[in-house]
Amino acid sequence: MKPVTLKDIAEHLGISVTTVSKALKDYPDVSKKTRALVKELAQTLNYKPNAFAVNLRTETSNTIGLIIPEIVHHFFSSVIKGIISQAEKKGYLVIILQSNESYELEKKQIDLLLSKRVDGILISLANGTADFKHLNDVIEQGKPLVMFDKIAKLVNCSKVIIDDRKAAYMATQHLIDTGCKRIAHFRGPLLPQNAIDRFLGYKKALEDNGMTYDPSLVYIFDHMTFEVGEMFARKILREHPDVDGIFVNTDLVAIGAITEFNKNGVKIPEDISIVGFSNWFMSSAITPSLTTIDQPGFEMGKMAFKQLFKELKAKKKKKPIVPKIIELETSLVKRDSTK
Amino acid sequence: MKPVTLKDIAEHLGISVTTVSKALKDYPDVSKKTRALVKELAQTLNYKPNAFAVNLRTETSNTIGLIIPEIVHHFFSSVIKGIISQAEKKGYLVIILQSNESYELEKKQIDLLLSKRVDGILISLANGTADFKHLNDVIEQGKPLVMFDKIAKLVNCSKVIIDDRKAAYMATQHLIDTGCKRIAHFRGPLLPQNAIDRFLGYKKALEDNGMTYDPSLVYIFDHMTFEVGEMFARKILREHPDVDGIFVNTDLVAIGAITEFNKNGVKIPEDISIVGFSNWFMSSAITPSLTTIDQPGFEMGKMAFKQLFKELKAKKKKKPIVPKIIELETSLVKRDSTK
DNA sequence: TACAAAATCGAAAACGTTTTCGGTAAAATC
DNA sequence: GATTTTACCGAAAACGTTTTCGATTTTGTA
Repeated sequence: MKPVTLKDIAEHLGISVTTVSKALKDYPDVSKKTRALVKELAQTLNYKPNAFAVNLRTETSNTIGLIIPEIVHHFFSSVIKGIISQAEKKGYLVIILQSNESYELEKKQIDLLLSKRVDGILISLANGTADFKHLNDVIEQGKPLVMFDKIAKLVNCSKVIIDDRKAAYMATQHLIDTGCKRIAHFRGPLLPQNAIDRFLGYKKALEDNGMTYDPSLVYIFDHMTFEVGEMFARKILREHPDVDGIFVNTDLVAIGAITEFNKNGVKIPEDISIVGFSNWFMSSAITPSLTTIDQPGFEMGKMAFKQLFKELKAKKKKKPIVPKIIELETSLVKRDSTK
Repeated sequence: MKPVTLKDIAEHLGISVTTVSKALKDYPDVSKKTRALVKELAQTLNYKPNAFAVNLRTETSNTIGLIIPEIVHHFFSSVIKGIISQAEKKGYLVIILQSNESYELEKKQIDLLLSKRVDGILISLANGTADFKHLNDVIEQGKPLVMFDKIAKLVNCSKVIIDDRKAAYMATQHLIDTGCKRIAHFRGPLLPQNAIDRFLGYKKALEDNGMTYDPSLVYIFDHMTFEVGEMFARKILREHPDVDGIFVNTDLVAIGAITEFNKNGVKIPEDISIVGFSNWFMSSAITPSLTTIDQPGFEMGKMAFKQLFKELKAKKKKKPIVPKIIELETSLVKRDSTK
């Protein structure tokens, strides 16, 4: 009934626990014969090292923590998948927590993960996070920390990101190139760096093309939902009937807008062109299909873990951790919502 | 630099480690005065118990494992969210693994979780899983196991499910009630119980209404994707132009079919009525909006953890675990894809 | 004051592993 | 045959906590 331990094997073989432990780890100071003997018995007894004991002894658990603002979200769940798949390959397990876009929760969860003594932490910040003490705590404890997507530039750790500003510029430029003269922007809340950068890219593109930036054309939402897209579409028709192009912060909202425009007989892209952001798989399914920026979620997850893994290895070898910024490529996916 | 331990506190206060430990846990055999003293010092030194040591000593980690076939999936990510939110409330952490619908992987992952000595396991089976030894291993080790959604009836553990057969019956009956005479069915692979049950519900509804069941109207897919829906829609038009109703195993495929029908000028629901399954949030966004069966993912996750938690508690008290089947209610959500 | 009862504390074992260090026996060298 | 080297093994400490059980002190009772 009880799980078998090193002691059990040792007694069976009439040798010491030490030798058993060493034999299983192929220490050179145990003879090939006893090594074979031990391994065979371990096999037949189905010996599994007690992870708790190993953890205590080695002060590592081969487990990392992952804090994400929202799990039910195509982009983030892709990231999770990327992280888990990569972690599994390297023998790491992933504990997932969801911050619900709340700074308070995020802080508590960092504490929780630290008290559980995970080996490292991956995090995408909540929108509200403006104070970084909890993140610096992680770094001060010498635990590897990697941020991705929603990051804080001021925290000195590795980051995996895309160039939101550049991507937004590309999107807006595409609207301009296809003849749009008055371009609105649906954006996310004020805080997360992504929303800011995408906005700045939008603004820069306008200015570089000699178009005046009109703040009244920028609509800000708190929660990205389908319904917000519908609502903003109605608002645009009412408040700014002259708008002929919209760059939307995220596909889901863009698709909400498209369906609302469809209902009201607004022709896309003839009357209004729309560019989204993310390349959610539904974007190619909707009619008209949505021109958008491809944001590689799975890849981002993979890279985030890879970087964390490097730092975990460095730490094991007592080498210093040098933070690294990894920027993933994005691309414009042209579809039917633009000319 | 080193994290503070019980020993540190004990030395500071000139008392024993035993007393410190007991004070922090409010043992009655340590005076109120020293209890207060210890707690205060623990606070100021920011003492956090070493989880590894606690795990080893208590043989529990307050961590559970979760194996899911696919993370990037609206229903499953909702379930995950339900599980995590509930687990967090009860002080449990969740390690997530993805089986990728592979029996082999699933087996390995069960082993992995057992060797990591999680307190319990939640699982939704891979489509290919037909052998249940790995699951019975978990039960034999005395670890609580709860299956949800994709379950194996033959395994003697708790399960959280919906009545797929009844729900499918309801969906098909609705098509019949609204005048459909020739009803096709798009279904999932042969193995998972859900696909079987939904098919059986479909068939039973036909028979109960005196309609002959025609096997050629049942289309089977391996992977549920948007594209499969498009493809099957084309097939229906070519092979069975007389079909006037379709019950689709899952919303995503149904939406693929709808967009394909839209493109070909097939009127929904006038020419063909469609009922989906899941109540994915996009189902209300598509045009026409999709009539579907509401499948409560978040709720299912919550209930699955709650049941596991009960069993974890029972185990702590050395009480026997009595497997329980929890059936969640589903409902028909009528929208514009049916008359 | 004497004794029993209650309150308070701590020594020590235990959980299972890893790793250091020293010891013995066998092999190699002279 | 004596000495050094090598090969092999094990005792013991350590990781930090929990819990049992006995010891001591204090309080209460007669």
